Amino acid sequence: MSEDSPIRLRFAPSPTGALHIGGARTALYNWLAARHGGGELVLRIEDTDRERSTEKNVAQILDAMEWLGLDWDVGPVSQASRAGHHAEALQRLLDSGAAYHDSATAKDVEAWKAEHGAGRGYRGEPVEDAGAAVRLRVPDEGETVVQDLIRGPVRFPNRSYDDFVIARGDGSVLYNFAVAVDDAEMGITEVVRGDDHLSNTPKQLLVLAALGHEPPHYAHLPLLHGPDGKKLSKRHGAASVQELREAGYLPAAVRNYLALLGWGTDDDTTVMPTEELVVRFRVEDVGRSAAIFDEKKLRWLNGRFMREMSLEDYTAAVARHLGRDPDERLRAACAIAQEKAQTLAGVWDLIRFLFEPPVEDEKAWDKVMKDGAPAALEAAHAALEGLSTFDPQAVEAALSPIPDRIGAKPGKVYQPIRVAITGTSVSPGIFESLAALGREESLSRIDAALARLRS
RNA sequence: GCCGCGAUCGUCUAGGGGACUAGGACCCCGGAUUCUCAGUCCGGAAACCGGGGUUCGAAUCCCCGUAGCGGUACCA
Repeated sequence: MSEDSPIRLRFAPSPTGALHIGGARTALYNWLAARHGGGELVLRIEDTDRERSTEKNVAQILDAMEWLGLDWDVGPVSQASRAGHHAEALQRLLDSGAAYHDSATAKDVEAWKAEHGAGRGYRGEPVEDAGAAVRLRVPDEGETVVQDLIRGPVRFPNRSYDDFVIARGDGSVLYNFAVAVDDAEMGITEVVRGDDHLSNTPKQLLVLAALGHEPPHYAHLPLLHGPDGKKLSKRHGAASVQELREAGYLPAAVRNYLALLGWGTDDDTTVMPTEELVVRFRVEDVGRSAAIFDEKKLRWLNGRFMREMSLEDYTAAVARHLGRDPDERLRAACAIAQEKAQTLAGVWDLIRFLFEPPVEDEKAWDKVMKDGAPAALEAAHAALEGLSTFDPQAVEAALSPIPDRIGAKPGKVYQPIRVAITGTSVSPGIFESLAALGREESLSRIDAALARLRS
């Protein structure tokens, strides 16, 4: 990718304002390419569709982009602000005869094809009616070739394309015309976008040629699918960046995972900080086949990133996610949970017992609170009661002789304690958990469990 | 229908004519971690879509087929 290449990024705001994962990956690839080549990023929010492109939707998408850590230098560019340029380009095409007014309806086109054969693109007859839609003349012979950075040359026979509509009867222009004009006039040299645009590219090339402009370089990314092989959508769980954020994923992990969806390193490196992604990523190395979004791998990757954070950063991230203050208490809780949690949201499951009463998990209780439990809890209570210092070492020293003494396996002693103080059968290390909870609260929860066992 | 795109373990991928007995990662399974596991470590199972070519030799190049995906709007 050449120096200082403006790389175009377009977004059609979804009706819900969600930044979809496929769009996020496209944005990331653009961003990485721009960073790598020292280029400029042009973010453009499509807004010819007024119903979908509310200010709120646009703001939500920009917010998600910011969370993901993708900054842009220019944008968003509104369609309305370009209307004058579009009208001017349209008039030039009309004047030169490259485009013409045609009043044919969809039914007329269908009838024309029934007559001329399905493989032939529609060719209309110019009419003297300024209120009719405008179509671009497409040659009958030859082919239009898309030089794609990822796929090489892709050839499309001109004959199979309709004289497509570039402006409606009311004069407003259509997407394939608008973007071609904008790419040319705004100096866009690199267009990195989804595969679903590949078949539309010849239309844009035709517009560019009719206008006498050089086309930009194109790279069409493979699409992203859900686990069922269909286009990724809300049905597949987290389908938007906003949902990923709520689920407690780290931006750096999401960037790493998304980068790997369609691209891989030749030395099998999987876990990469963003800086490494920037130097290693090349658009031309992107794969050619569709990928399926698999949240399980993202979870694993996220856990890796979480474990590598400093306790300060970790606590800050958890605090932000939970909407709590990053105080000493939270910091201590994070210290014992960091090696286990895979998501920010998962941290809470491990530490909530430090902030709230034990959760009620009947399955865990029934599984653990059996025959030997009362004896174990009583012994633990007695051992803990006399402790003057209550740190993990002291707690361990006090508890570790118990299994031998009462003739039970270690698990039969520790699991009842775990369930007594947390309510669940999974938690951070038992000694650390007790120490973090403190002596009084630990003792009173053990008492409460004992009382319940006896009733 | 027409035009186009790709096809390697369940998933993400490495692979560019011999280094392939096809490598890595997730998931899954087994073991370990004289406390849990959703953490960590070790081990295991698991793939070249099918058929023809080209070649001494094909996962790799070519053709056909197959199922899949995308486009085909006075949508973006």
